[in-house]
Amino acid sequence: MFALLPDKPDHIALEEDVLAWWEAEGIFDRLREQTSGGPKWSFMDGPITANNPMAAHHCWGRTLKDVFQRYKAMRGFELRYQNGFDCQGLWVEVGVERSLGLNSKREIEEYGLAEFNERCKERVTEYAEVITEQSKRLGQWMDWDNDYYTFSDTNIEYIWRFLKECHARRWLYKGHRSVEWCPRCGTSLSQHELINSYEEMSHPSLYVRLPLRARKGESLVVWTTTPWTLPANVAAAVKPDAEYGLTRDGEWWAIARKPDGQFVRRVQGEELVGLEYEGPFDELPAQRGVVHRVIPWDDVTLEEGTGIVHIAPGCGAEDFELAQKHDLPVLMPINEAGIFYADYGEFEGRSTEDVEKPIVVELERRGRLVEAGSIVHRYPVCWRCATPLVFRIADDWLIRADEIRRPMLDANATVEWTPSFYKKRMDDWLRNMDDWNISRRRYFGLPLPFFPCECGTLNVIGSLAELRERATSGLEQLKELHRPWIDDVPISCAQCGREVRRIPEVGDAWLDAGIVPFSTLGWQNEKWVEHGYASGASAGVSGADLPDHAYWEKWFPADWVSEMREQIRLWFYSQSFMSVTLVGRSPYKAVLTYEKLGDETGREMHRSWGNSIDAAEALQNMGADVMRWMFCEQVPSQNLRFGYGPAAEIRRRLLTFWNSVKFFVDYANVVDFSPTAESPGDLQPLDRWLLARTEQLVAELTDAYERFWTPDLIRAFESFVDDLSNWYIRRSRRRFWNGDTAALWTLWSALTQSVRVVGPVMPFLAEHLWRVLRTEEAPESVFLVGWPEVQPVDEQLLAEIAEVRQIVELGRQARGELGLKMRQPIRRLHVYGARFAESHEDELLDELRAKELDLSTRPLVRHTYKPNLPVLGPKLGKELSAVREALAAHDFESLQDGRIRVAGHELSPDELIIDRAQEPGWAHADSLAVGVDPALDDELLLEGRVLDLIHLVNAKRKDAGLELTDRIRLTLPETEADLLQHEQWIKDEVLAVEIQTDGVAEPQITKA
RNA sequence: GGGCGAUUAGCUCAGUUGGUUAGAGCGCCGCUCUGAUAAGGCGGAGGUCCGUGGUUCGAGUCCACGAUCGCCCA
Repeated sequence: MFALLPDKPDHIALEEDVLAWWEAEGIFDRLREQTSGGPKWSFMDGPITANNPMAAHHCWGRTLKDVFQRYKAMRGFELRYQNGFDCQGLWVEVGVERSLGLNSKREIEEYGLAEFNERCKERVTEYAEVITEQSKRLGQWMDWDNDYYTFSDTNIEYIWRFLKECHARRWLYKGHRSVEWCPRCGTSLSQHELINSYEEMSHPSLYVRLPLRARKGESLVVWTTTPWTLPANVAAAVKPDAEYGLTRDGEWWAIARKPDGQFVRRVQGEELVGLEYEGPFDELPAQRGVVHRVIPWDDVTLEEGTGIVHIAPGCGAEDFELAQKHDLPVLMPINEAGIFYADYGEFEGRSTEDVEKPIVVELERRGRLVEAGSIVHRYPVCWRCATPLVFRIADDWLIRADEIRRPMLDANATVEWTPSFYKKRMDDWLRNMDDWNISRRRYFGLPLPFFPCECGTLNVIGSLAELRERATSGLEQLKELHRPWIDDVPISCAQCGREVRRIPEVGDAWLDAGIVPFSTLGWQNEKWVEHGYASGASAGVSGADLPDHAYWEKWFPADWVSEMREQIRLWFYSQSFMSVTLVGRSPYKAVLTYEKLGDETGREMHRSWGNSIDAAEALQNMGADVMRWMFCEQVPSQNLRFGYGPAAEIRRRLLTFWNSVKFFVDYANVVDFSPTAESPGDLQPLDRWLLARTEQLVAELTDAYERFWTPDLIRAFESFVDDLSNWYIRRSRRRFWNGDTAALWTLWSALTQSVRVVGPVMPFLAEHLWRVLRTEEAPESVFLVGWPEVQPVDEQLLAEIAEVRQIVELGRQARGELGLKMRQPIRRLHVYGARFAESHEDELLDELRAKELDLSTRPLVRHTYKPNLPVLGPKLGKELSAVREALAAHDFESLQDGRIRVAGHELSPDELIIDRAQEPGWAHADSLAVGVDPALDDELLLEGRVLDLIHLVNAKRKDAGLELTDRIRLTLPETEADLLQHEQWIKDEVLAVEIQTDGVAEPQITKA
């Protein structure tokens, strides 16, 4: 007996059952045992930041990862299944700061770095657990006890080693430059952190007068939206080849900015260069000795402002570059927290925003303000805490990118990207990448192993062993490679022997993630160390080993990685950078990327907009299989619209498949059918067709999996379910009622095969149905069965049934046109131009309720020819249009064997397509035409009435709630007595034991 | 300013190497079928395949230019 299925699946309950069963039976472990020793397939998981529960978009990526891991495992590949957590850096720090109510670096330092470090680790551990549970619920199979945590000492050591290598190549340097800076976080941000971080905001818009020293009554007018930079002004820039004019009020503007202005004098910008002017705040101590002058700058814009640009080299990147070029003084007005320094007079101790008002007031008082307004524009904010960024001059540690650029491009050329155009995106990023700013002035992160000495030597430590060897003190308190402990381990300088201390900066978190193809796989590690990766902060949190170099050789590079598109400038970039540096090749062979996830209407999801759906909520409400289906159906290069509406639609579509299995179970149980490995032997053509169709499904899905293209999986599967349900099962219903073993076996075989190949997409439903359908001898889990072999498909058989289905469709069309409903039998069905109709006569007659099949009647007195374009196009070229016109005008001559002569060419039948104009009662497609005979005789009309009666009575049976096997007595109106000519037929169809004809108004039934 | 994508039915989207009448799902209207299926089938309304040129016997598909949107970089 097969377990009975309810009318529709309760996805949530079913999934939880399957999860519990997998757990209890150790199915995943058994899969790993089974595939152990198989050919390897190397997947490298990009670490997820363990700082929050999962959002819906994480489920997209994790679904794709799981789909292809399951597929490869079913094919017998050995996999690693190592999940990764990203554990250090600003994400985690900011999360902890918020939970502790800390809001500045000073407060963190007061709280204590050691304590802060503990809180960060606690937060990571907490959310790693949450993410793990959610991932399991999604159906993701990973080796959850052996996750890699990037804050492990081992990971840090591998990064140190990479940095040492960079130093050996002379790529490491300390940059002194203008950088975008978050005053709240107190650190600079690097190039890849500045993307997608612009917000609309309102700022002051000031036009300020700067009097020229040598020209009484004349002033430059500059425009700024950052008043706080005015106290640091040292120069004004003009465009040398632009025209400037002096107004009657004594103001210099670019003519282009005042097109209607009246000017008393006009000059080229270059004539203004070198003039000295009074700065806006010359009396500030910081401004002492500064000579303000006009400098030339080709990039001055004439699109906005006044055409004269205020230059403050301490507050802007371009300003700083100009300062280098023109040897201008650099005034840096604000400290790390964005607060004005002491020599800025009344502004001292205030923030950049707090000084806006006093600056305006002061300029006004001095008569320097031309105009004050406000402007709404896009302005960069910190990607983590949304604080508006400012520019500061800062010392950052950078890795030069120029030498690695070409090798990285070469490495990318070896990578197979899906969708393919992302390869160009990666190239584009690589061609444009700046030097990598790796330092952050923060606390919980990779400690950069840089120990600069006053003798000029930069000591870079490459390992813990080296640190131990060179440390002069502090080793006894070094519990892990993190601040504050690492800060108390000075070393001796390799050059001069002086004691030197580590710089306080920590590293960019993308170093942590980028190194994992080396650190987790044991690159150049001599001896395998059990739990060796779970060192330092991750000791006790994970069980991950540090493998040996042979293991790295086996698993590097990854055969496949998959992350969202942003990772091009993040993880795909950082691990490629590190890998090309260390071993000269790409760390991955193939990449699948996907876009963004929005709500049902395409808007971004935001908690504050109320349209956000997090992972937990989605898993609980739509279920994992439905979500996975949605992700797989999506073309990954397009944004996904995620929501309950689409989920409900998917649920309904899955119902057809569910019901197909339920149908099988119901009828198989009636006759106590038990499947055998071999077919029962007396298969009908339709059975062989379904088996071929199933083989085709296996081939199509296998191909789609191999191409990492999930939309094709869904399309192929849904098309199969349509054929299965709406053709095979519907056509075979009577056989199932009769317990036909061949039909039951065929359906069982198709269902079990399809459940197998769709398993990676919807593992829960597939597993559940497999457990219902499987034989005693078969493996308990669908994931332990392996992958069906792709067989050659019987194309001829598929083509035959495709034609039959088309004839039926056309037949229905023709009937509809004549208003002949399906319950009215017809005498004759005409089919013309079919290749296989003859051998499917019974099927066609039954399906279209006709008595005779006629294959000879031509539908038209005259039919027309059309050229077979793919054949004739290349053959005739320009001549084709003449042939076409002649055919359309019926200007041709018929020859022997169906050949015709037209426009000077003799054409054979295969170069032509016979086209038929529509004729009432006929429907056609290409060269196939189907017609129905509209003439109805008494016999046909009577049969039609019998069918109506059967339909009516069966509807009544259903209404009365009768069982399928209940017998009835039927009473007909006397006027219907003639139907008794078909008494036995009616009795059989409605399970009547007796039919009476009384004077009742309409048919009545009673249970016998 | 440069680059990468997208633009197809009311909505969401497919559309293989260029080929004859451009499709699906959802929604709407009418009809129909039903002894698994709140299902299925048939028909209808609804398309300037973003626009303009070009290549070609033939362009939703290839090329150029332009428009709009998104993304990446200046």
